[in-house]
Amino acid sequence: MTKQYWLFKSEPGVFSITDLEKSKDRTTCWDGVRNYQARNFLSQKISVGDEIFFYHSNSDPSAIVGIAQVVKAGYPDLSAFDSKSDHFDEKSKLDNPTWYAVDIKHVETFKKPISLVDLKKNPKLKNMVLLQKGSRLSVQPVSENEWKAIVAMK
DNA sequence: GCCAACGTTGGC
DNA sequence: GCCAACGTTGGC
Repeated sequence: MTKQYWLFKSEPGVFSITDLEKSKDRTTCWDGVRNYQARNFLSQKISVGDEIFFYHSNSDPSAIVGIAQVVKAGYPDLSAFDSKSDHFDEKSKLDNPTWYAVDIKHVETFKKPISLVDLKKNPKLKNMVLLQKGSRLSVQPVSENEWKAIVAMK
């Protein structure tokens, strides 16, 4: 299967790309996603080796700040089973998990983030999921052409 | 802080 | 199955 591309959103006050760089092995478990469309990507579509744009949402400016890669494909999100977790979901059962996670590893932090404003100015990106009105999906696909166009903006 | 857009819940 | 109410996301 050919490599696929994704964009993961995170609020930098919750988990930033700097936090990812500082993590053990520069790797973290991407858990806590509680949206079914995003879940389907995590559980079925995302493969080891796929590349990810790391996006800071609710930020100043909101921007793509770097790249990560998938090092472990979809597996049950354990935080859903932890009653002390903010992401606990009593409806998710161990033998039939509702939610999934992947592991991602830091690849690169951009010297200069690519801001949402700049992304909107690029005509090649006008169909990008991130730029659609009302788009809130926190795990979303990026086409190969979109990936190349954004990397060219570095 | 505001608010538009979206997803989920639950009554009927 | 419809839809109003509610909670959340995230740009501004």
